[in-house]
Amino acid sequence: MDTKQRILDEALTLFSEKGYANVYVADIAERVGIKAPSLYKHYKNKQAIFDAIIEEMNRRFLEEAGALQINGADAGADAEIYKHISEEQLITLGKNLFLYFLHDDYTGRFRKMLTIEQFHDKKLAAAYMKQYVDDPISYQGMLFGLMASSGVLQTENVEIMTLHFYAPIYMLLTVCDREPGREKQALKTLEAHIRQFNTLYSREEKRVEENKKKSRRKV
Amino acid sequence: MDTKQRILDEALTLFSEKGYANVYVADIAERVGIKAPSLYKHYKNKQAIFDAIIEEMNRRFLEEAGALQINGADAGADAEIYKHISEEQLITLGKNLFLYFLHDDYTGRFRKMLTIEQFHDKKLAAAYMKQYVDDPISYQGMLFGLMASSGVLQTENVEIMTLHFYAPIYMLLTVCDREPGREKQALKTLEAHIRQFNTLYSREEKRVEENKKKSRRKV
DNA sequence: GTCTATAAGAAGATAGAC
DNA sequence: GTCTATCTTCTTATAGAC
Repeated sequence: MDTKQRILDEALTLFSEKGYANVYVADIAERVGIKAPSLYKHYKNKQAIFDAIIEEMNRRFLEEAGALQINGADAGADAEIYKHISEEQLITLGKNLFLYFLHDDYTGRFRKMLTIEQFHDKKLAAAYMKQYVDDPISYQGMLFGLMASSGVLQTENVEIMTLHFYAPIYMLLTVCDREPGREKQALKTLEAHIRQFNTLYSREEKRVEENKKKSRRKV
Repeated sequence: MDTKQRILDEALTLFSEKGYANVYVADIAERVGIKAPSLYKHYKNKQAIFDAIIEEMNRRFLEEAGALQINGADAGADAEIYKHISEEQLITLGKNLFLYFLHDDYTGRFRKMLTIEQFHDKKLAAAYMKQYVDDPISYQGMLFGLMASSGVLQTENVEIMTLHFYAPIYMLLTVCDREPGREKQALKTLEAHIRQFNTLYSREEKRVEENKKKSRRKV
C-alpha cells in the first residue's frame, strides 16, 4: 500500500479509538513510519486527512450497498431467494448482517469514528443514520415486502415488521461495539430474536388479522 | 445555583455538544460568567470537572432508577397496574419511556456526552450500556413477566419479548438524539410499533404455541 | 519524499493583586 | 472568589537541507 493510503488507514484506526481531537499528526506519522512533517507532503493538513477518510467512506458505502444482500449483485435474484426463505435462512441473513457490520474492518472503524464525531458535524450524524438505520431498514423492508406478497410473511405493517426485525440487530451491534466481550451472548440473543420474529410473523394462519378484530372490539 | 454547580451544568452542556477535548476551560468559564483562572478555585483542573459530572450522573442514575416506572415509588403497585394494562396504557408507557430519555434535560446531555466519550474510557461505555440498555430491559422484562403470569401476555420467551418491545424504542432514541427533526415521525413509528407489539403478543388465543408446532413440522 | 529544526499559536494551569 | 498577567506545554504546520 502506498504511503498516502497508509496514512488514511492508520488515521482511521486512531480516530476510531480516540476521536479526531485526541489524535496528533505525529501519532499518525509514527504509525506509518515517517515523521510528522513528511505527512504534509501527502495531505495539506490534519483536516484534509479526515476529509479524505470521509470521502473514502462514502465511496465504500456506495460500493458495498449490496454487501448486506444474500446476493449483492442482483436484487432480482434476492427477491427469488426471499420468496422461499426458511427460518434457518432468515437466521443466517440476520447473523450475516450483524457480523458484517460488527467485524468488517473498515465498516467497524468507520462506525466507531462516526459515533464519536457525529455531534461535531451534522453531515456525519446523517451519514451514520443513513448507513446504520435508514438504508438497512429500507433494504430489509423491500425484501420483506416481497416475502409478504409471495405469502411467506403476513402483509400488514411491513414497515413495523422490518423495524421489529432490524432494531434488535442494531441494538446488539451498539452493545458489541462498546463491549466486545458480549458478542457471544449477543449472537445467541440474535438467534432467539429471529426465531421468535419468524414465529410471530410467518403467515400460516390469519392470526394477526383475527386478533386485531378482537382487539378493536375490546376497545 | 452556586458557581460550583453552574460550572458542572455549563460544562455538561458543552461536553455533550462537542466532546471533552473540544471544550476549552475558557469556554466553560465564559458561560458561567467568570474568567478561566477563577474556575480553578472551584476545581483542581479540567479533568476534575469531568469527573464531578460523572459522579453526579451516577448519583442521579441511582436516584432516578424508578423514574421509568408507572409508579416510581412502589414496584408492587406497578405490578398491580401491569396486570390489567390496556393497549393504550402500553403505548403511554412506551412513549413516556421514550420522551423521558429524550427530553429530560440532564439525562439527554449525559447520554450525548457518554455517546461521544465512551470509547475513551471503558467505564463510561459500561455506564452507557447499563443505563440505556441493560437496566431498561431488566425493568421492562420484570414487568412483562408479571403481565405474562397474570395472563395478559404470552408466557414464552419473555426475554425476547422484552427485546422486541425495547429495541425499537432504543433505536428511535439514537435517531432523535442525532437528528432531532425526526422526533415527530419517530413518535408515530413508536405508536405503530407498540400497537403491533400488543397485537403480536397479547394472549387471547394460543396463536404462538400453535404456530411453533407447525414450524417444527416444517423443519 | 523524508528529514531536522523551528516557528506560530492554542490551551491548561499558576502567581499574585484586589 | 475573581481578576490580569504570565508560564508552560503541547500541537500544528512550515522552512529548507538532503
